[in-house]
Amino acid sequence: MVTIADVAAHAGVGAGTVSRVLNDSPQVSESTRARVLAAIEVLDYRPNPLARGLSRGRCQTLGVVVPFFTHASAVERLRGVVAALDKSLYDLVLFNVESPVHRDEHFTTLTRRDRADGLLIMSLPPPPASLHRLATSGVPIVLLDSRGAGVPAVVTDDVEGGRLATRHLLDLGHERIAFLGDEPGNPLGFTSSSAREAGYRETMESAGLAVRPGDVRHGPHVRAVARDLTRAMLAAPDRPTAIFAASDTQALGVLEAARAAGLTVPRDLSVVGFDDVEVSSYAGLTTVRQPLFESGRRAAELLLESLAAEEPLGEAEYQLDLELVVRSTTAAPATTPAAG
Amino acid sequence: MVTIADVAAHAGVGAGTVSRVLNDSPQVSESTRARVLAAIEVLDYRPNPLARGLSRGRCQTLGVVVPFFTHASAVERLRGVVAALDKSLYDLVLFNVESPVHRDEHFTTLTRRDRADGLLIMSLPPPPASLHRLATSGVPIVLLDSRGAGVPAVVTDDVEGGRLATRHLLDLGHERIAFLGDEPGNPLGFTSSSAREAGYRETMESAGLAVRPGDVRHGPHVRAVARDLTRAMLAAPDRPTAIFAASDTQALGVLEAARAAGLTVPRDLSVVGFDDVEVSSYAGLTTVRQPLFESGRRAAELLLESLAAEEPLGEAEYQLDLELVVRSTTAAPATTPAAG
DNA sequence: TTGAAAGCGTTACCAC
DNA sequence: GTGGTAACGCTTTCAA
Repeated sequence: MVTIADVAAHAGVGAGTVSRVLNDSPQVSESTRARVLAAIEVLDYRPNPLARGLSRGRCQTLGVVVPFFTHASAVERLRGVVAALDKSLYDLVLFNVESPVHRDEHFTTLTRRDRADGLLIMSLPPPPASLHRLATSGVPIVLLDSRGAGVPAVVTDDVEGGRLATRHLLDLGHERIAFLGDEPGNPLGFTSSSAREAGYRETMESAGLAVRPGDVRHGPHVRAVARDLTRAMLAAPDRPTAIFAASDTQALGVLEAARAAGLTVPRDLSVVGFDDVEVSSYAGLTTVRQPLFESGRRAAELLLESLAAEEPLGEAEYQLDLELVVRSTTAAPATTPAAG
Repeated sequence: MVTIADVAAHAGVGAGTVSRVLNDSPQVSESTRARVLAAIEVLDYRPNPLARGLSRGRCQTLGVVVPFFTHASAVERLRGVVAALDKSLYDLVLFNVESPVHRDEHFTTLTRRDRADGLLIMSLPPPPASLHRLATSGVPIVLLDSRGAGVPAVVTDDVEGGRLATRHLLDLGHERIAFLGDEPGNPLGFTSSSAREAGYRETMESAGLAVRPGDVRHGPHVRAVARDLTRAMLAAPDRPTAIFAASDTQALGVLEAARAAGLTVPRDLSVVGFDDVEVSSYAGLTTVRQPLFESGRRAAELLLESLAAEEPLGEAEYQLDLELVVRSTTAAPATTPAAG
């Protein structure tokens, strides 16, 4: 393994000078710089990142904490992060989170500059204790798709998204609109589903429509679960004419159940999802599009900026635009509801 | 930042002893061990991984080189890798590859123990020069979904998969079976598509069926491209009665084109894909299932084993089983072909 | 503009 | 069993 000392010897200079060349310090004469570069070339020298990191107190690594398995949308966001980091000099370390223990473990261990120079936390609202530790750790943090006091965040206006979806169905003439989303007390504390539900409830209320208890269902974020929950809803004698699902994954489960129940979408049932993941365009799903890839990129860029500026970002909040994408799973209700 | 020296001072022992406790060396008395552990607890000490890595010559990190953007299947494989590494003590560094330059850069830079203790390379056949460098670098490597002389690999029998798909269509009575796959000269050298094509051609030949030139189409691995290529095929007056696509992504493009052309699947056209990614079950796609998640896990476990054994794996090849999953996009051809 | 040398926080070897 | 002390390979200050 060729070290900086080898290069120094080969070039006939001191190790310090080689280091200066490596970190292109201006205070090196052109001639020595050339000599050093030549030696580096000849010896095929590459600096040891560990040694460099130990010496400088940082490790050229960005940690990305992500519930990699739970949400389909996380992958698309991660792609955006990867894209942004591609051109940077930082390596990306992936920390998967499936349980709160998992999460807190990462949060504690990662708040040190020798672990990661910056942290990007996806969809996970840090619990207060972790948040304090994170905020005061000196390691720049960006929250993506969650919020925390004192920490910058790239967020989606999920409440507004819920309104958008619901209003769309109302505009089509629906009055019995159901909602299907995550369990409110999901272990990792994902909040997007309940925010979307809030937008839904609010919009229903302003339209003077009551939400029947049986028209709101919750379950783990899995297609099969959404399918089963929907089956129950559709089995009732007077079923809703439209369902707003808190995510595309769940909306696909809804569609599956509708198909299984012999219903034609959108004639017998309208369905709206949320996210616009890749499958959705194929499935012809009407959905609230949020720029997943872009949000990942934006968050990563934010982190890079704060790293470059060597100063923490404030509590700034960056919000990306939502857009209703109308495809072929929504239409006016075929029959006027019994209440009419 | 609390260091090993602080712990040593607090416990009234030498730094070496603390280190021994950390790496649970047997040669520490129970009493001192307890004292040291207490000090660690009180001071909330965590070893600096950089320093540890520098000293020991490895960094507790595994590099995963993956064409993250190009193939949907890569994500599912990556999930398997993440799952396997979750319980290990290794961090996962993600290296995205989109171009050959990208790829070679990673291959050169990652063949050092101070970068990664092991390397998992997904779907990328290393060029000979890189391969030599990799094989002799001393860094354990596992290839996933590609092969290389002297390097262990977890692979899929793509040729057999191609046979499976084609035979299924033949068994249903099809004779005009088309193939749609990646460009043979794709820049990163993915080989799965052409292997699947080989299985297809071989099976057609043994069945005594000629493959018409226009019945084999190639293009970049993108759904929209597959759709357009299919449109061209279906526009011809005597079109094939079945299409075998080299991946589910491409098969979805085929389905889209069929729908756009007003054809009913499987009545007017049978479609078989490859991979069985998550979407496929939703789309009801008949496909050749390969255990993507499982392959990722297997490859990662292999790497961990070789790391634990501190000896390089041989050129062993690990092959996972394929399985034809018949869903609703294949059926007997409606009309007997013109040749009949 | 440059070299020498002192860290950075561990581990591992060598005495005791 | 345990403490002292070289490494590990780099950056950075201090002198010159």
